[in-house]
Amino acid sequence: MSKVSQQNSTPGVNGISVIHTQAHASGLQQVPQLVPAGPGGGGKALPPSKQSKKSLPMDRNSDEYRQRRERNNMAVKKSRLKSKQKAQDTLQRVNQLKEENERLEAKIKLLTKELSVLKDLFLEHAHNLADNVQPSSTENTTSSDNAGQ
Amino acid sequence: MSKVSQQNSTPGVNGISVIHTQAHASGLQQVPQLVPAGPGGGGKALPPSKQSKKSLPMDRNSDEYRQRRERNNMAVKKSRLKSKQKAQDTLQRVNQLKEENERLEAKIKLLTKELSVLKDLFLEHAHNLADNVQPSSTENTTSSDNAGQ
DNA sequence: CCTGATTGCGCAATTG
DNA sequence: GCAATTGCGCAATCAG
Repeated sequence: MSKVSQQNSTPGVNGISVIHTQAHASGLQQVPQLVPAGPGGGGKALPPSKQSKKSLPMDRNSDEYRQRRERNNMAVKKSRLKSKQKAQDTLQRVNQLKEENERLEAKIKLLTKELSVLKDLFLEHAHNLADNVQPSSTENTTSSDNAGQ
Repeated sequence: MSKVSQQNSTPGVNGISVIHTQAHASGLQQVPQLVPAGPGGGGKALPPSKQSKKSLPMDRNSDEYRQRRERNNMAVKKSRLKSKQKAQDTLQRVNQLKEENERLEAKIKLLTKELSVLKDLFLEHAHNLADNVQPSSTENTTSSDNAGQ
């Protein structure tokens, strides 16, 4: 809950360049290895004519580098925020759905009860008919039963 | 989409390349850096309890340090895995709930229809009664109407 | 006090 | 080329 870590170094103008090596893949990371100033001498020995930009680790003092890093850091923060929010939304959605589920179940319960009552009425009626009328022809023995599920 | 990276060594018998040497003492860390007064310069020979381990940058070369780091890294990985899994579960839960919701809605639809049919039957019956019998005794003119929601 | 679990953060490699 | 993602390590802090 703090933010006092960060090995964010001031883009200081120390005359040392940092070698990156492929330590990254090995597990080691932001542990810059000091290296005597480049062959040129100054911190910035790279002339406009970029040498193989691809193969070199890109010195960390470079403005370019720092800028890219900062941009990426912002992007990362943004992305993570978004991600977190999404997760939260999803969680909320779960609750929402659960609520609605309960609502629906309650409604089902109600409907089922109503249905049951009506059916009972039907039965009652049928009995009345059976009692008051001689068993003649049209005898429906309540066969309007269908169970779902 | 996401994968195919990481040539991380085997978790367990890893081979953390030893790039982290003593050279890392650049000004990159905001940490207080090395102890100003080591036990060497006539300092106290560590009394009962070591000097406050706190506030000290803790030698990065220390075995203790590396060990702690590695343990923490494992813990972190574990924690993140767990977190990710939980998120996934939540997502799954959403789908599950959505499905159930649909199921319930369908059931409601069915029940509602059934109810409607029964009510219609009642009405029909009532009409029959009204037509064949003089409005005398028990004559309910359909008053069992209740709408939910 | 120590240890594992979490969390915020930066780095670098990928991805889109 | 650049922003978004993603895996990872570090350090601070929490929790047991």
